[in-house]
Amino acid sequence: MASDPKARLADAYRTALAKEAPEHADFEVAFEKPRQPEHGDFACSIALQLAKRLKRNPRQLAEALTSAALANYPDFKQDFLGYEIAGPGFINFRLNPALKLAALRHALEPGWGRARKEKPESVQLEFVSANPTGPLHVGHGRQAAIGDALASLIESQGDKVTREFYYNDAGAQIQNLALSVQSRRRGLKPGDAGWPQDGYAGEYIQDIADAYGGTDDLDSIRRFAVDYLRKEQDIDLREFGVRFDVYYLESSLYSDGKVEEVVKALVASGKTYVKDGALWLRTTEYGDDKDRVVRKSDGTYTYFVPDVAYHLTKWRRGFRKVINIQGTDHMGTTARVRAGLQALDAGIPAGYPDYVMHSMVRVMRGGEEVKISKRAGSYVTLRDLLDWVGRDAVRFFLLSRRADADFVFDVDLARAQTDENPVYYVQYAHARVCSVFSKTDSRDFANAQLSLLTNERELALAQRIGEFPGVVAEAARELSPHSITFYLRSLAAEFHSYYNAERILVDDEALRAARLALCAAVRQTLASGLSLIGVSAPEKM
RNA sequence: GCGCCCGUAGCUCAGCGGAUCAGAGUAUUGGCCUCCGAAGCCAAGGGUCGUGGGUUCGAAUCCCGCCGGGCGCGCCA
Repeated sequence: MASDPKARLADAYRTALAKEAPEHADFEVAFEKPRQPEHGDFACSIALQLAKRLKRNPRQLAEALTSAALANYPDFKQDFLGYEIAGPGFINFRLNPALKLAALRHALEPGWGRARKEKPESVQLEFVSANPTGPLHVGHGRQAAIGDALASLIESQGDKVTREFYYNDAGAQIQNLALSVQSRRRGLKPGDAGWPQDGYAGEYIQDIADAYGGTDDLDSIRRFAVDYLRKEQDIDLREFGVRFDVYYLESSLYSDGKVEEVVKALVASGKTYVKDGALWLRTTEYGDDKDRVVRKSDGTYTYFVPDVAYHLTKWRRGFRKVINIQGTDHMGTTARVRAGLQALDAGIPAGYPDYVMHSMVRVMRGGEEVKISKRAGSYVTLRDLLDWVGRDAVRFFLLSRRADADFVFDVDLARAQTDENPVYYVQYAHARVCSVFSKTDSRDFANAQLSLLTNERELALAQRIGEFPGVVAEAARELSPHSITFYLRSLAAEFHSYYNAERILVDDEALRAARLALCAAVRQTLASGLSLIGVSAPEKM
């Protein structure tokens, strides 16, 4: 039996549908929450949707389906006050208030908002994956925030997540890094005669040059610089509260022969050809825009090959669900990687891996767009953001928009500690509810009579709390962590509103206990939600 | 030019497997602290959901055209 009344209702309708209209048995029975309370707690428009196909009057169909459904739902009278057919054929349901309150008990149990799975899936999540050629930029920050929240969300649904960071530590850009540091050591500056063509101009190159104590040997400089920058990125990520389970080095794909192996497999597949001295793969056969070069005419491989090799290791390591989080500037790679994996003929499905693409972040400060930072040169760093507004605000802000929406980060708004800042709004709600508990001894609200909670705000709050597990589940399923921040804001709003309207610590002991139970549920839900997105839940501010 | 994404209140954005979907925050204006935290609450004003068609009993939501913006279209990574 489904766990909540909405799902039980949906089940009942599905069963009814199978009898009444078998040809539409697989119809998705959805319930919405009406904006206007007088329309009840759930509304269903199935009759309107099916009326035409069945050539029946929507209101009559609603009535017929509903009576058939309720015949499959013996506990309906316990769960609901009743239903009504409204307007052109909506079916509105009114929940039994006691049921809304029951959610509060669940909210006080361990694991609130989490789901269990019989067979947990192993999910691999790759994000940030910054080249070790400079400090992390704000886009990496967005990825880190999204990826980490997504990992928490997926774990909350009972699956296992491996958080992985892929370092492109081989190839031309690393060579540029080494040359840039070497040039700085020799006293050259960007733009000087002899400065490398695609050298890195940021001031951090000078820092590395100053810190380096070895010889002028380029290999040695390269190793030092990569190591230096990886450490620096690690420090930023640690401060951001993001950790990884696996750091995968591109260079290892070369040293252990995986790149060679992939090239051989591609050639063996018969999908390659030689043109202009280069080896090409017919990725167009797998939906790519144009064929891709595998081996350049100079004998070296394009980055496409290690990319495919890397994703092959994900498959071989047993990950059947793989999600890559990338900026839209890597849009082109998705079709290519998928096509490459297809060409291997290794039984990898066509849509593998999944991608979450996020668009760019612009940073506004003092009414102007900030485009550069001293240290990195041409871009604003994650470190800049952390220094300006702190971890919680950076996390919350970067998660307050859909991933594929352009995002303007308003530094001044995030810095505001006094009023208009949404991060503090939610955190303040948590601190406020905590403060109630610091002012009372009556902590024994476990046996509180929840039925004493009868006013509208209390029922609304209880219902909002009850929605939490569903919100979390959907955010995990849709890969949309931003919906957690929106949920938290509405929950905080409802709590603030309640707090201003009613006194929690009333003289009546029974009522006080009931209200404390409600507050405890609010506290738990706020804390759980904030924890999912990696934002702290302070008890005092 | 081609592909993907995006145009919703002054600003930043939710909603987009159609209906009960014109929303939030912020900004503006006016109220609320002898009483659990005013980092809060209550209220008002503010939008032809880029635009033109189409499908539908019904479209911000689905389809097509157009306009505007982003990203990508290397033997770079």
